[in-house]
Amino acid sequence: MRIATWNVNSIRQRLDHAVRWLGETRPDIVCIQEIKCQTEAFPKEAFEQLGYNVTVHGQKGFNGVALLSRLPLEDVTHGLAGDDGDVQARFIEAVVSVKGGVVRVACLYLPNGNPVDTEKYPYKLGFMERLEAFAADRLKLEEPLILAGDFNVIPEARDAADPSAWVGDALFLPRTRSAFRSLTHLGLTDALRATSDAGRLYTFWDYQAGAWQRDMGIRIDHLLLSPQAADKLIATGIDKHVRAWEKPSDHVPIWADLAIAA
DNA sequence: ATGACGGTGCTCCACCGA
Repeated sequence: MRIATWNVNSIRQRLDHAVRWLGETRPDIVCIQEIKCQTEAFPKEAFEQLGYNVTVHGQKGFNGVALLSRLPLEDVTHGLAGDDGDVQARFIEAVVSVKGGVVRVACLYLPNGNPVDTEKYPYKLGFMERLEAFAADRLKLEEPLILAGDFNVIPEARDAADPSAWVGDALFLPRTRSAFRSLTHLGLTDALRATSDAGRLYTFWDYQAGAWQRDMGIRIDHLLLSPQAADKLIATGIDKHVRAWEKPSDHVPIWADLAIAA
């Protein structure tokens, strides 16, 4: 089973890319972030024609997430528990039944948090606290669980081409990275780092200042695995070639292959 | 030091993102 995550930066602008990429890699489960449309405006049929079951949690203009799966999606929940006042569409949880059990997936779009001297940063930290509470609860189930998405966190200095450029940024502040470590220390495995010590592994390159051409990237899209999922981890990859396509998203897909029969 | 790029919508500017 291959599970992938991709921040598409508008699904309507990126539909051709999404269809092309799905045709290339045929992942079993796909977490999509920043669809930037309302649920009804999501081009669901295009993905259903490719054999996917689709659930969409959209909102007007910004944010928005979607989850695609070749196997039926069960127990779908839209929104992250812990703040009834949070109206931003950033989270979907679902379960997929596989031979001998289930796979539980959370598709998430963690808040950016900039500028840090505004209410945006406390919102980010609050979301991370709620995510940690969610993960702690679900880990009790002892299931294969994957938290996949755009975390908007640069975990370590080696995850940025130029770490000095990110000092003071909400993606890299010590408090942000501490919150991310607190999450992983529950017992979640960063799938990419579990399979590679290579340098220059990035998932985002800014549109501006020739960041892609100069490979000035950052690694902020992650797949975090419960022990039961990590035990099945075979390989990971970053599909960075899609960043060179015409009119690309500023993020690229990343994926993990798990030894679980789909 | 700033803006750069690209997306959305109550669109020809403002706001958001990273």
